[in-house]
Amino acid sequence: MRVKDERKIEVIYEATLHLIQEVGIAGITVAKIAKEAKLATGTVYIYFKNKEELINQLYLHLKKQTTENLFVGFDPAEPIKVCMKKLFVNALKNKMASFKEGVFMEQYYHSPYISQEAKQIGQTKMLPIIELMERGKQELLIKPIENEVLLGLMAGFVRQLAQAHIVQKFEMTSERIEHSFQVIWDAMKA
Amino acid sequence: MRVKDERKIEVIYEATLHLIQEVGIAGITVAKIAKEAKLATGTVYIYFKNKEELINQLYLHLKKQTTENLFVGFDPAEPIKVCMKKLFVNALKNKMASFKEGVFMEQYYHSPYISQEAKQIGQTKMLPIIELMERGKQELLIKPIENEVLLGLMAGFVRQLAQAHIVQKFEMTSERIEHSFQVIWDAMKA
DNA sequence: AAGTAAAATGAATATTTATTCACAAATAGA
DNA sequence: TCTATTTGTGAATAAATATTCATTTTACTT
Repeated sequence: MRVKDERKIEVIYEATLHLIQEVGIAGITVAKIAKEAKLATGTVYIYFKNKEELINQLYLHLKKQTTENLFVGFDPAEPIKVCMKKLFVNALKNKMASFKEGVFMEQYYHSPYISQEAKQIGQTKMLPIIELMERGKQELLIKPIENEVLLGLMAGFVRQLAQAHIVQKFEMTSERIEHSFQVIWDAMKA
Repeated sequence: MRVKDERKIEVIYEATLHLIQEVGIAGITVAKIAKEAKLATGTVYIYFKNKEELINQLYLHLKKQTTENLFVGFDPAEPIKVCMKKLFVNALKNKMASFKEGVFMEQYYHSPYISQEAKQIGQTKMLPIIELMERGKQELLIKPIENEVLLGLMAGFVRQLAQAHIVQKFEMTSERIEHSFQVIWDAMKA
């Protein structure tokens, strides 16, 4: 008997993400995905029950991946500033490398596909960051302001820098990353 | 004869935005829009040639509106810090008050509806801000870093704060706005 | 108050898109 | 090499959605 080629799942994911970056969740059709993946329409249905499941599986797959990546090399025992820098640089690099994924995840959040559970998953991954910020405030190294504000500062900055990098081809040299961290650190330091 | 009720256009826009916040551009149908607006499906076609035109008109309408709002009370003759604060507070208040609109505009950018022209419009409205930042750097009040970085800092922060406000019900008191500006000013000041 | 022209309606139709399915191609094991 | 079994194909069908249109309602004009 013939064996299922599991790499096709990756190919389908990649095709879907590529299309979504261009035309959004609103613009994709199963036929387009299949064409982009160089498969017949029907083949997609061998790997996924239907389009809805494909979208949901893709979301869960990415969520897992991106959360792991954020904390690569992160060691909460190190000084606050070092920890923050690690997180900032990781987040920025990941966001640039996975811009398509980000576009999809944002659109998914306001789409007919999202489930109530998926809406809640997002919060938990932030816990280690929250702890870090609390510690920073305790040590009087970080301004005594709400975590929402600090988190918004970081996340928003990273998002916009990645967007400038992708959309306006703003090259992100290591010097610029360095300067950007200096900026964000000045913002949060006490 | 009966006269066209131009306010219906507003009603249709509002219904569309409301739906998009929930289910995204991908989730809207003309039937749903009509129902939300308490109109018959066919009525939508009296005001708009088709769904595509409705979406595009809505985008242009919002683009015009939000650009105007950003500069309300803005006077480039005032000191840098005052100018920046004005822009920050305007941007934040607008983004909170028009969150639905923001969701739509972001999705529109990655959707099958966007035209090439619409992609470019976005840049021009930023000109007065760019000028302000250049002046700040000249006067040595603002860090000598790229405008993309400074702009990303502001825009990203505003976006995330507005998101926290809407999604997590983070109340945005005038004290918090004050603190938030202090944070962002510390980030950009030389 | 009657006439009329345009707006409003929503069921009917056209179009697009998702999903199925009969058949063809591939491959693991005998 | 042959066979059995599952994958892969893409045209056919089903389902969802956009759009039209015959009919009704409204409100302006005379």
